[in-house]
Amino acid sequence: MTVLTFKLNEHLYLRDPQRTDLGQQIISKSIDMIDRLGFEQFTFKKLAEEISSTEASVYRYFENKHRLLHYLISWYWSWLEYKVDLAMGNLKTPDEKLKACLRTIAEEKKYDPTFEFVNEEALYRIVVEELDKTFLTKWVDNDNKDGLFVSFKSLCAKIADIIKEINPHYSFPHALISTSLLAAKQQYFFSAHLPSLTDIKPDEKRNENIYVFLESLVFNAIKN
Amino acid sequence: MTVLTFKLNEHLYLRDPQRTDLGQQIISKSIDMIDRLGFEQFTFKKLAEEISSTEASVYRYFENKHRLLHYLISWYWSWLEYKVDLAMGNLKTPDEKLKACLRTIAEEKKYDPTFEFVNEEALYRIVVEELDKTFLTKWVDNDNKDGLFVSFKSLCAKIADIIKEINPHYSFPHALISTSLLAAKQQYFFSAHLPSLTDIKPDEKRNENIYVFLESLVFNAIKN
DNA sequence: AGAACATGATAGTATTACTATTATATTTGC
DNA sequence: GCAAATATAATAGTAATACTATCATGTTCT
Repeated sequence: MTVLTFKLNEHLYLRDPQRTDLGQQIISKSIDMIDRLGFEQFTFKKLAEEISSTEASVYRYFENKHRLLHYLISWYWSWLEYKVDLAMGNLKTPDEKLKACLRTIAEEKKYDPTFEFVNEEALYRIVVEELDKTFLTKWVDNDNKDGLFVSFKSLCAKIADIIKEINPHYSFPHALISTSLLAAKQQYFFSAHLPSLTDIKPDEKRNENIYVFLESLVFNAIKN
Repeated sequence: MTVLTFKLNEHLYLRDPQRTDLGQQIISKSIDMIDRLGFEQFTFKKLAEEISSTEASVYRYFENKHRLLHYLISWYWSWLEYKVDLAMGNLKTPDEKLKACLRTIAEEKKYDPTFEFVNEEALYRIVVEELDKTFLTKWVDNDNKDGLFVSFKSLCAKIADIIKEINPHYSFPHALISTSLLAAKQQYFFSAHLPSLTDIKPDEKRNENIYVFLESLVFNAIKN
């Protein structure tokens, strides 16, 4: 069986968690726990208990829980870029490629057995609820210098390039894509918790409808 | 001189801060401090020191600092709806009205002397950096039941109605507006801190460009 | 076998987000 | 003008959090 791992920015961790048993448990269990408890209620102490280790040991892998969140979310964006690449496969036209991207962004996230110790379904819920906490802080500029956002930027740049292919005169390819990436998760969240802020219902067609919304938003914007 | 105050949901506070001197100081100074320190570093203890009062006294006005943040942000949305109403004035066509709304959303926020103890410029920065912390929590559903989001919903519904007037067949008026309201602040933030996620530069034309981006996004979406 | 490294065990600290109590002002109602 | 109600100040206390530090033990690599 093929075992894939993503090469993530070294500032995200102190010791690479993918390389040891304890490290993998930290990733796997922290995804469970942040999903269940929310990021504020999640602590290294609670995590250590659940994996029968100690707080001090966890701190040897991650400087603090914010960096761990950064790590998980960077992992997610790397995974999504990998899925986007698969979805584009050998599609020819940029229109088809862009649609494949948007479909991947909007589609329901399911456990991907290629990556054993990551539960992508739970991880997506973490991205939905906690992503903004990675950049809406007073340390953004430092975190950015450390390269903590490269995974997200890389995905954004890739899709923006496709837009430029379709219409080189459109003025806001990056803004359009960052807006779409964030809108997908926001509308997903609103459909579940603040229904009057969206038109998307939390039913079986939710992800399909998010796709339809994004597709019309993006294509109408760039085709005029 | 006309003195205006907004009637905000009663669950936002324990004692109405607009009615007392201490209450007004709490609002005014907490805006300063959250803007300066960020919400996580801001505490009732530090606030109490700066207004020469005590922690316990602040707790008589607000249950905790999250509710205070809710209060400030609700105040902001009420203010923005008031500005939107002014901007629409006696405009006739829904197209003109919608443009006036988007212009108000995108425009630079300046101190409004109608509301003495609120610094809208600082408050906008708080909305940009901290808004998501009001709803991306494990208590959203309860907070929503308590009516903490009515100000935001009200603004969103008002603008969605205008979209329905323009094109009653467009399927996503609420999603489009909530996306636009959030996109405005996101792109503002990205222009300052994560420039590769946007095409908008942090120059004098920043707010104008955010408007252009939103206008083309919204009008192309609903005119097709 | 010895060095290097990973983990566990334990302890300690400053800060945070509160709650509780009592004393002292200030306002209001009659 | 006085009592009653109310608002605030002053102070103390607590459980939890987010770390840091130290040392012993176990494992692995050469």
